[in-house]
Amino acid sequence: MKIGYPCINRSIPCRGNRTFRLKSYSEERLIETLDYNLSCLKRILAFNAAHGVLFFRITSDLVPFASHPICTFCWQEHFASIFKEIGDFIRNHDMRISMHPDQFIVLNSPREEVVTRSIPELDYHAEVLDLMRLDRNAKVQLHVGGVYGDKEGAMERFVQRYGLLDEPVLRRLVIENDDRLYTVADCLAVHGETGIPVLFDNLHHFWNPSGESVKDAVERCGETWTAEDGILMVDYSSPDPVGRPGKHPQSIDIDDFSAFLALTAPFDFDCMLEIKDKERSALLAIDAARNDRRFIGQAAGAGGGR
DNA sequence: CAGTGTCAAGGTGGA
DNA sequence: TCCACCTTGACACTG
Repeated sequence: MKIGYPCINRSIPCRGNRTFRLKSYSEERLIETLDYNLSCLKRILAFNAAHGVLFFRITSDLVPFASHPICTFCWQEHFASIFKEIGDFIRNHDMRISMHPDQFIVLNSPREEVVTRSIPELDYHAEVLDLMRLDRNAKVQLHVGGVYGDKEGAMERFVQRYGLLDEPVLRRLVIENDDRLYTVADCLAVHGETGIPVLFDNLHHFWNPSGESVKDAVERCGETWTAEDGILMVDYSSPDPVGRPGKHPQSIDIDDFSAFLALTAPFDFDCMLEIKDKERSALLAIDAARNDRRFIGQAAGAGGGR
């Protein structure tokens, strides 16, 4: 098991997701920003290596406007060696990487223009991971999409559009159960039609259940991942004791996390903590998991204490 | 320089 | 049909 956190490290005085307004777009601005974001990503990964954090989600904002028509600059070529260097670092430390396009990326929308915008954005995500030369266990996670008053039809549309995606995206795309519309059971059905792996989100499963116990859900989602895909990825979040249901908590509830590990103990998976204080909770969780799980990846590793 | 309105992009559900 | 909400920060304009 590898444990990680998404996108931002609050212990480091930089952000890998700096952006700017479309109105102020210029090639110079893009180069400057991407240069900054990549150097920050390097710092975050170095922090992770030093602290035994072996799972990380790279922000979708790494390359501002990457899939927007305004962006004609070949950043792929310009920054190729830096991407490769980062990829080498990731592989040398046996890290796992994910990315998560945001809510605007919808494959099953009935609006054609939404789909034609979404596909280049998926291409961009796959491209980042390809430029790093990561193998296909580095994933791009997506929700199934909207329902539009006809879930069955909407799922069929997802299946159909999935079949039209280019190979670099197909190698990496996985679907995740969401908190309102598509349950684990729905995602497994889509898997049945497409073979796409299903990423399990525990909190979404809590708010939008389909009958499986957590243990069964983890097992069944885990079975959708092939050896090449790597082991199951899980998004874990504790219920927020203060905020509204579904909101991400400020910090991890270690008792809840330990209970989750106990429930799912027979299965190995990599665990992304969707919690506001990011790396801080990840470090706490890694400590807890070392006690609870003998096979945790970090135990062998890259030296938190050395 | 502080305060604040707004930001490429979608979908849902309530009024 | 319109608007708040999701979730969040931070860009960049205003005074």
